Amino acid sequence: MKTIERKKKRNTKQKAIVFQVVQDSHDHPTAETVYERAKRELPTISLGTVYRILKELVPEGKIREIIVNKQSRFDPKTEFHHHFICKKCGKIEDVKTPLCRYTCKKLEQKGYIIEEIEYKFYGLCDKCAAEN
Amino acid sequence: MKTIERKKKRNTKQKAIVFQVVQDSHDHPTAETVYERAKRELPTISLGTVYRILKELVPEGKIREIIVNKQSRFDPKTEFHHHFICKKCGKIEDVKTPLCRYTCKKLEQKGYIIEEIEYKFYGLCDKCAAEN
DNA sequence: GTTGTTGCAAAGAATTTGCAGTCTA
DNA sequence: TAGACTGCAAATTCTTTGCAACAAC
Repeated sequence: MKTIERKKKRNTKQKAIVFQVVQDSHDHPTAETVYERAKRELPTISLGTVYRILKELVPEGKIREIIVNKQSRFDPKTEFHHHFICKKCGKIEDVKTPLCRYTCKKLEQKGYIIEEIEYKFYGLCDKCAAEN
Repeated sequence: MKTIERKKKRNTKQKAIVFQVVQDSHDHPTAETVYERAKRELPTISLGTVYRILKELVPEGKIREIIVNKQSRFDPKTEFHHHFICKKCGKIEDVKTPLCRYTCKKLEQKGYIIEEIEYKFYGLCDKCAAEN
């Protein structure tokens, strides 16, 4: 057991704006995109700060991080859900899917502890599929 | 429709060795690890070449690529299966799980085409869970 | 006034790429 | 011998980090 040293966080304009930008974004933006949107509110904000704040909001459970093509994207929806990624237009869409209880149970019976589950479906969205 | 220009591939020592290394690896090695193992057979092989060959074997269906922590890893098992990733020791383990037909059907009814499905389970493996 | 935060720029890590020389077919 | 492939090193891309100035509390 190591002592948990907690330093008291401060509220800054930057944190409020980055959080708000993610809240208002339903397109799973990258850090760069969050940065661009945040700049509209606070032109002096820096990309490094955006990265730092995003990286802090995730473990606090305020936003979710999903990784697509080795790149982080951020999602205001923290409840359990999954994603569909269109290989053509790159659109990322939320997907509801039942949890795979059978598989989880089997792993747990082996002594495993499951903390996170991530499903990704890749393919073509309706529009791209129609375009063929 | 664009013409598919195919240039005839050649067989080289490097390709054979990289393929063989992945075939013999059951620990989901990174490109760097494949490189180290390949060097034991062919000390002059370069990392760039390993990357190029791995990137070519994947679409050919000869090996599979899985991405963990934004890093590519390679798997000789090409049949449909998923992965468990231990957050503590980093071990990656194969997981069999039934395909989520219900979710796929729902997406397909919306006009989506599903080409790939990827499930990842994160947590602690039996050993790390026991150590607490 | 402390000390957590920021902006900036430099550093990192993983991967890709241009090129000239090499080797396969 | 044509041109696919390789080794090398430089370039890219995304992300993290060190540091001095700044700003919450």
